[in-house]
This record gives sequence, C-alpha cells and structure tokens, in this order.
Amino acid sequence: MPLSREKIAATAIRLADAHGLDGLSLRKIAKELGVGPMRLYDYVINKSELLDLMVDVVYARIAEVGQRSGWRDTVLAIAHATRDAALDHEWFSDVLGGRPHLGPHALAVGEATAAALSAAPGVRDIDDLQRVVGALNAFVIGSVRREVTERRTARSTGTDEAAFQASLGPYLTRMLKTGRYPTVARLVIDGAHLNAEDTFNHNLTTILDGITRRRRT
Amino acid sequence: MPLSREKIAATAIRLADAHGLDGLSLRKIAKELGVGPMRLYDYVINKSELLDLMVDVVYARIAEVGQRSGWRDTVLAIAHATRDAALDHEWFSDVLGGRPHLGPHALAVGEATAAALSAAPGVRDIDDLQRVVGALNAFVIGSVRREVTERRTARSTGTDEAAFQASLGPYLTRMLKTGRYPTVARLVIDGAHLNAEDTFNHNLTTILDGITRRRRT
DNA sequence: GCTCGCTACCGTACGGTGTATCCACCAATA
DNA sequence: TATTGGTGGATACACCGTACGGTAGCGAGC
Repeated sequence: MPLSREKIAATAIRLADAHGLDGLSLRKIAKELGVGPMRLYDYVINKSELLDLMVDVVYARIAEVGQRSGWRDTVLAIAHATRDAALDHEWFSDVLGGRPHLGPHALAVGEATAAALSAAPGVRDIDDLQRVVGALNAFVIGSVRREVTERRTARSTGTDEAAFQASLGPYLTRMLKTGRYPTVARLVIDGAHLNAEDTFNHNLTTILDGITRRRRT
Repeated sequence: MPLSREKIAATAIRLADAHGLDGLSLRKIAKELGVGPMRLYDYVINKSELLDLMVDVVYARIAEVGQRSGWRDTVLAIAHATRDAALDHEWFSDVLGGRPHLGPHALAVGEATAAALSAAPGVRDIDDLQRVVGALNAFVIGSVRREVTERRTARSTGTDEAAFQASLGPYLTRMLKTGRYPTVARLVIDGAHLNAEDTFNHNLTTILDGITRRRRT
C-alpha cells in the first residue's frame, strides 16, 4: 500500500494527539509509516504544509455537522463542533487563530458560519457581517484555547486539590496570600466547580444574543 | 556590567520582536549578550521560563494603564492595552491563552479586570464573575490572535491588491471562483476596508454590553 | 605561607530537529 | 545491450535545547 497525503496526515494526527505538537516530528511520522524521513517530501512541501493538511482534516469533521434548520442552530452546532474537535485534538487549539485556515473544509466551515450569520437579525450589510463573524470567531478561538490550556495544566498538576496546591501551590498560593490579588484568589478558590461545556454554551448564547441584537440605528 | 534576568528578558524580547518566536534561540540571545549559550542557564531554568519572563514583562506594560474611574473604562483600557501590546510584540499573541499566565504582572492585570467586572451590573455572584471574565478574555485573546495573523499574512503577501492576488490568488481565488463559498467570497472581496481598531472596539463594546446586561432572573 | 576545597564560569558534546543533496537501483526505451 | 529516467534511501548540514566535565580563582584551615 503506497503512501498518500491522507495517510501521512492521519498518522501525523494520531501522533500529535498522543504526544502534542512539540512531540511531532517528520522523522517520527516516517518511522511510524516504516519509511525514510525524506519520503514525506514527495507528498508534502513542508512541515508547515503538513500542519495545514492536519488542520483541514479536523475542519472536515467540523463541517460534517452540516446545516441546521435555523441560522442560530447552525452557528451553535458549528461552535460546539469546533470545541469538541479541539478537545479531541488538543494540538488543534494551538494553531487556532494562529494561521490562516484556507483549506477547502476550513473554507466550508467559514462559509457555513458566515451564511448563517448573514441571516441573523441586526446583520444588515457586509460590514455588519464581517464584524459579527469576527466577534464570534474570536470568542470561539479564545474560549477553546483557554479551556484546553486549563485542561492541560490540570492534567499536569493532577486534578485533586492537594496535588494542585502542591504543584502550583508553592508559587501561586504564596502569590495569592500576599493579598494583592483578592478577586483572583476568590475566583481560584471558589470558582472551580463550573461545568466547562455549560459555561461555553452560556457565554456563546450571551454573545450571540449581543452581536445579533438590533442596535439603535 | 553583569548579566541579569531583566537584561536577558529584554534582549530576548528585542530579538523576538525582530525575528518572531521561531527565530528566537538561546544561542542567539547569548551571542547578542556576548556570552556563551550556557551562561543563560545560571539565570533561567528553561527556555520555557524565559518565555514566561518575557510574557510578564509585556504584562507589566499592560498593567501600567492602572485603574480608571468606572469599571467599564477600566476594562476597556486593559483590553486596548492588551491589543496594543500584542501589536507591538506580535509573538505575544502566539502565547496568549496558550499557557497559564501566572507572573506577578499578569496576575495584576487579571486582578484589575476581575475587580472591575465584579462591579458591573448583572454580575451578582462569583459564578457570574467567572463566566464574564472568561467570555471577555476569550474575546480579547481571539481578536488579538486573528488580527496579528491577518497582519502577518498581509505583510508576507504584500498589502496591495495585485500582490495579494498573485500570492494567495492562485489558490484562494480559484477556490472562491468555484462558487462554493459565496459568502466568504463577498467578505474577502468587499470587506477589507474596515479599520481594525474600530472593529475591535465595536465588538468589545457589544460584547461588554451583552455580558453585563441584567438577565431574566 | 601553603595547601585544600569550593564556587562560578566556560566550552564541548549529545541527541534531536527540518531539510538539501547525492546515490544506488531498476524499469523501460533506443 | 547500452542508456536514460525516475524512484526510494541514506547521508549530511545547520541549527536547536541542554547535560556535563573541566578549570581557574579564591577564601579557609593547618
């Protein structure tokens, strides 16, 4: 069975899922495929292009959610699919917003979102649409990045209270005990129990309401 | 004049400003300081710690905006300062949201934002506060990343229409000409004239309105 | 005063990366 | 049969972060 861009991208994704983007190297991918490192350059021009390939594979999965009945349901579905994809492939959040996503599936997702939002109330001309798309994307990108980062640090420090206090504690608790960051302290101590998906959904709804509300003319 | 963490961080920032985060290496920093590469490890444990150091220097500049008269002005000032900082130090946007920002100045900025937002209407308990802080940060992170990415691709492709069509054109225009992405095509063709700062401010205001609006109880 | 041990600096070296280049082999054609 | 073209592989280069061993200076004890 010969090599192909698809197969290369698939194993690259598998490796990135397992060991992160830093742990991903062309040599490891090649070894996994039982092939010399240079063979990959017959199918891919760059490591960067390989990354673009991987990204677009993920976008393909996001695009699968397709179109819902109303503009709002469509936007919600895409946003949640993006979040789900990023939780399945944490490296995806590392490149979210960091490079232009121009693959065919990425464009399809962009088209679906923009088309849905152009039907929203309060979006009258293309300038409105550009702003609304920008705001929504910004929120989704930032949310997903934050969540993945939190999940990573939680995993590295251990999830239970004691381990957390032990790892970040020596520094962070000392900082918080200075009394200079009372609000942050309260957030860290009292605010860890919120469900991540609910929070995402809540904020998404709020922002969607905000940006599609008809404004004073 | 001996070495110091501050001096190392300062030259690292200068180099990162000039050549990006990928072009930043401990060896280059050391050479710039007229010193062997290993000398840096007397002041810094890791490259990662050095990055944290650089990040916190930028946060120090953001923290300088201090407190404004009202909660809203404070939040707006911090958000704009963050954007300004990221535009001055584009690498900053690469790490925004990608790692926990726990330096003293980062915490100070977080404290100022959280304290301000806790005084906003519609923020009743700490759960509200957590959600609101999360939403705002997500938007700022995502916006800034998007803007920096756009600026980079604009710089690399050249800003004028012809160069753009020539570099991204062969691929992107072909994609858009397929007619499968009509809304995206309209956005790309007609929507390039919006001022970035105005857009940021507009969306920021909208979102701030949305998340601090008193909701049905 | 002399030696000894310790500390602070330094260069070298290792394992890894992305990628350019060259080479050996093998099939098909003149 | 001789040649050529292409294909897969190995080697090589420049660079990276960082572990490690050595060395020179210097203060303390006999």
